[in-house]
Amino acid sequence: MSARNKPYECGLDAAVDVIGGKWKVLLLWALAERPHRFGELRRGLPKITEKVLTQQLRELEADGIVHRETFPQVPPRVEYSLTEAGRSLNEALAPLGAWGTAHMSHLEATYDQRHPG
Amino acid sequence: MSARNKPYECGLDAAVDVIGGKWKVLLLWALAERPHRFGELRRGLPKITEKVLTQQLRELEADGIVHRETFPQVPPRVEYSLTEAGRSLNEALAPLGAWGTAHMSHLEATYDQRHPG
DNA sequence: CGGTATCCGCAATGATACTG
DNA sequence: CAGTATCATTGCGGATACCG
Repeated sequence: MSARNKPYECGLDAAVDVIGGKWKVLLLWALAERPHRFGELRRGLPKITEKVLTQQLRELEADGIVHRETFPQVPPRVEYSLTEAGRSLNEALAPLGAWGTAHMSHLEATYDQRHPG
Repeated sequence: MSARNKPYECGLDAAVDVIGGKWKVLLLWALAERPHRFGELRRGLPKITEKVLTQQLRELEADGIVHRETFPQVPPRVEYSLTEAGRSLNEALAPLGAWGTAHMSHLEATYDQRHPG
């Protein structure tokens, strides 16, 4: 299924696709603070399942945002950290975070229109 | 997940939710250039359906990003433009767009992992 | 501990037809 | 021209069970 012509209209389109996953910005935020082990991340996002956490981390890894390092020991240990691209992405997201914070009260009020039910 | 007390963990979380719709950043991009009529937007995004375009515009309107103005004429005419919040959101998105542009070639290569099938 | 392997509900998206 | 209305699709995110 390659041969797809130009999936994105512009860089912004691509960037939103990368961080659009339900948990990705929260993972980015956690990993920006410091590297985390799998279990730490899972406990930090209490409502995420192991499958989904794995999926999101694997996608971020493929996108070059997250670095995954396994330590061959018993019990197994895996650490996730940000790559250089991940750190620069995080910086690029700072203004957006500030915008969201500034408009938070209104965005909470309109939450139900974006998530009916 | 319907209405909770605190739907968002942080401002970034909220902002991504607002622009996370499949077409929203493209609409923002078009409207930042100049106001557009409904049909102009539809022709600019050839693959969007009228129903989805209406939905996304209504959500952006509720979020205070987009201003909708109807002219009571025959044939009917409706113009969409950015509000002040919309313009500031657009500015906040600029670094993210630059990041996406800089990493575009890699993001195109990993497109299939985010969109299997 | 850090994952896979299945199964699945449901909201988001889409196609088509119709309307003021 | 600018939308609704209705029905179909699909794939994300989740629940649960099992593995090295």
